[in-house]
Amino acid sequence: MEYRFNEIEKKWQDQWKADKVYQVSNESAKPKYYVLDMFPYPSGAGLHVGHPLGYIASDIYSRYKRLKGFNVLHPMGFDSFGLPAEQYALETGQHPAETTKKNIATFKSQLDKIGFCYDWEREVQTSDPNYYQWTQWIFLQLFNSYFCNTEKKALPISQLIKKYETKGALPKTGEPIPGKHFTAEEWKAYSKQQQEEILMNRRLAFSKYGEVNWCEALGTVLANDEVVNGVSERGGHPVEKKKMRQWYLRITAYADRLLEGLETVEFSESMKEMQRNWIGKSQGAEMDFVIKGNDKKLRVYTTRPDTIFGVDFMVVAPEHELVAAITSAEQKEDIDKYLQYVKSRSERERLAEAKTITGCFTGAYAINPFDGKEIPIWISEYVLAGYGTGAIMAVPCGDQRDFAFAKHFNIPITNIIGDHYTGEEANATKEAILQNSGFLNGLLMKDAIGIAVDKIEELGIGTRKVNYRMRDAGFSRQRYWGEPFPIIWRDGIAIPLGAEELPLELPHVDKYGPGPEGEGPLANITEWVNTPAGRRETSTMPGYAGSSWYFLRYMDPHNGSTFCDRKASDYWNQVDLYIGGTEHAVGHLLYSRMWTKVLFDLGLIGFDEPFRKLVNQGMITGKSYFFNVVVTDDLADRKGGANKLGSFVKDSPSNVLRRFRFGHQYVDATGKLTENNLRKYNSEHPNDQVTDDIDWLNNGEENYIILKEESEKMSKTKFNVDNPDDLCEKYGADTFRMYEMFLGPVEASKPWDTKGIEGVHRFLRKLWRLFNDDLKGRVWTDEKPTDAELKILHRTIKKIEEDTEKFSFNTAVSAFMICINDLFDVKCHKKEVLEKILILMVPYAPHIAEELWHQLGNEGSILDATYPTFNPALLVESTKEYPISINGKVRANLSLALDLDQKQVEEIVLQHEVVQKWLEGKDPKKIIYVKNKMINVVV
RNA sequence: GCCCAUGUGGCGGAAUUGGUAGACGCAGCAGACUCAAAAUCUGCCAUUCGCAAGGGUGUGAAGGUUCGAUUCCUUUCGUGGGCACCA
Repeated sequence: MEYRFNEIEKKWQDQWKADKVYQVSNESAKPKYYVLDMFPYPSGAGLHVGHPLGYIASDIYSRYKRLKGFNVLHPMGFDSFGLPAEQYALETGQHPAETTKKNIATFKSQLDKIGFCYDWEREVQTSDPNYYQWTQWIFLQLFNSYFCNTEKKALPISQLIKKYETKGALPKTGEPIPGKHFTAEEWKAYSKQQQEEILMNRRLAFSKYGEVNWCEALGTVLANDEVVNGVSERGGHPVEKKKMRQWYLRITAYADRLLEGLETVEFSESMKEMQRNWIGKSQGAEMDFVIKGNDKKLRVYTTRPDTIFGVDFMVVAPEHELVAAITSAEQKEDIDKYLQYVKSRSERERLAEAKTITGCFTGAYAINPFDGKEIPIWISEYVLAGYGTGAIMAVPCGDQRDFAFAKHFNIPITNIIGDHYTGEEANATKEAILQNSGFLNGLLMKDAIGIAVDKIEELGIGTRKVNYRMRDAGFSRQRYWGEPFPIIWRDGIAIPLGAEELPLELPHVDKYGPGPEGEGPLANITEWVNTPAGRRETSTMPGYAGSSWYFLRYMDPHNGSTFCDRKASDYWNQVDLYIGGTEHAVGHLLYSRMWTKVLFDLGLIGFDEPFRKLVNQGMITGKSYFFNVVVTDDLADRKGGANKLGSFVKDSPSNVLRRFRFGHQYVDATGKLTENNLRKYNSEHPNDQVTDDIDWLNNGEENYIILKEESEKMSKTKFNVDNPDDLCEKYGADTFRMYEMFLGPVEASKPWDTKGIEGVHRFLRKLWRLFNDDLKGRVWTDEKPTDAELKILHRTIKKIEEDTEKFSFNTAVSAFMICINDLFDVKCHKKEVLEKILILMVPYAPHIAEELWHQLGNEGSILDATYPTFNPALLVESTKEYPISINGKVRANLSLALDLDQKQVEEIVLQHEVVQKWLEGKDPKKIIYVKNKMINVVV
């Protein structure tokens, strides 16, 4: 009987489905374990071999935990709202709901072929009204909450209103500032609009006019992390700033808790570092400078108050509110000209020409409060309006940007760090002893920081201040295919829908193009937009809305009365293991952490970090073949216009290249592309004509060029994709699963190589032959295993268990191979050994394990078998084959009993002929004997 | 520029409280079985000197600590990823 994997896999997949073996209950006496994959966006391209890497890893771990006696939740679903489906709709007129449905069906059938143990009854789709009803509901919770700075947590906005009504909002110390502070009486006297405006400034989901990243080509607003180097991540279109009313999440309120929470979770160091970077906490001080001849004060933010005596000029952002007020009459013309120039520059130009130094003197001077020095105030675009106070004190001897600015405009530089400053460049050290620094003279800079702040606070001219680089997250998109906001606008007031009005379903539209004045497509449906209660919000939520809480819905997916029953979330609690790519380091992972914290604060769930442990799978790269042609066009202008085949890349600061890629069917193993194959390509792809203006080589028979090779992320446009379906068809799902694991560590990126899969397939066939002979049929027996055979078994149990626990699946696969090779060598076909090995294999190759399990005469599914226990007694050895080194180099081997002491070992070793030869009659200096490891003779 | 990873045969990779470098697999070479093929099996496979026995070199590079270093320390180079006027 031969190994007919296609039949076997089909048979058991059907059987498992019929028996609902993967159905998970929320009621169980077993301990729980929650394994989660980052759910996919169901793109039209389907799965390629890179996708399942993480899914296979999580599947192995889930099945392992199940065998170990856990009640394992291992669900799957689809992040089915998003731009690509809408882009596709724009191009083809197909409704996103239809394409999404089709794509999900493809994904599911592909996933099922690989044999994953998902409980599909718990599937979630973010674009399903039964799901997004609760996304909208959670949005309302965010809208109806504020962040209490005293308790450091979210509280219902009703509590804030009560506080305003009874106590107002008054400062703890000092005079109330009009517009910011008010008494209870004043509050009551405010109009509804005024009250709502004040409340809006505290809500966790709030709306305001803000500068947003507006992308003309996509007709929408993009989040900061969707903008890369001033162009959109998708499509590379230019992005500019535009003022629009937008929704935001007040994630900045949670900056500190997001930072602290990182200490309690198992994420990789680099992942934590990325998040810390993104949050960008910095400690410093804000201080006010008196402006000469003006009653206004200039407030700056600095992390280095110790350098206060090195301030040679001030720089404020061009957008700063004081600019007009402080500009002198003589400088007004220059300043206006500069402001005009700044306004004319797009975000992209500013970023691209970051090194160009520009600026303009305002004619005003600030006064250094400590030595009375007059400090000129400049404006420059290198100071950002959105960070700190939008103004800095420039210390050219300590900051390279300030230094460059001073040199460019010939501003004299004060040196406060002695020899540490060379005059050639700035030195940002904190280790120097301060000079020319008044009361700070003689202090080490890092000690002076605290002393300077104390002094500033004492004089009442400033305070300690923490700043964050992170901004509040933009939460609206001028798009169709997303969750509609449960908000109605009336008289400038945002009125939330009641929970009973949810879901607010996405209405059908005929056209997917943008609405008027930058609004989304929904604005075109007047009968939907205009309601008796007011006008509906026409933007939709961003892609990350649905994915910020999906892990909770899996726990209680069919609940019609709440997003997730508290009993269910208390039972399943945190995700124990989360597997996914690093690309979500600062997007999805931060947002879902924030949502979890809000839900926790509001008492809706019992934990405030969603993911206890995160494992990042690496990328499987495919090999691309390409050649480059230098083009003269400006990269930026052509980037968006590249056709499907040729893409533009920059291989040096000056060279813009057009890269032509080819699938491997046109290229031989050495990377050779012949002129004939190029012609063939061009005739098969009439829309993607490749230039034939090439310097051909000739080998006497035909023209050819050698293409460059590169391992790149798999993508249809790069012609380097392999499809898991084909491989499952050809080798079986078990082989495919084990091979993906065998490629290397889960976390590592590695190139895909289809050839290697043969080896894993051979191994499974060899396993099969331990049970069945192609000609003779059954060969397994009921005989008692020998000690040697048990040793092989228990060594394997130990190794597989250890490796699986630490996610070292590649070495586990190799341990299986070693085990089967060893059993073959000793011709072991004994049921007692073989069936234990089958159980070990269930997580890795469930189909073949189940089939052989039944061939051995077992009843019931192997999926619920008991994991074998390792018996250390079987592995105890009485002797050890020691390597004997002379001066650290191994020269011989010697088998010795383990219970010998140092003295006995020395005697035996010195008798050894190889040792004698190396000693050349002399006495050894020293003999090092490490029990059960090695022996080293020092000559 | 800053931060975080990472560097081992032709290839993917193994080896951790410092103790036999190259497990396992791919590719390659030689052979067995076969009319033949597939499948399977056996042997070789870092490099260099040598018929062999045996020796030299070798984990990006250079130093250091140690009886002993892929592993620890210092310097340096390459690759990948992240951040980047954040004061």
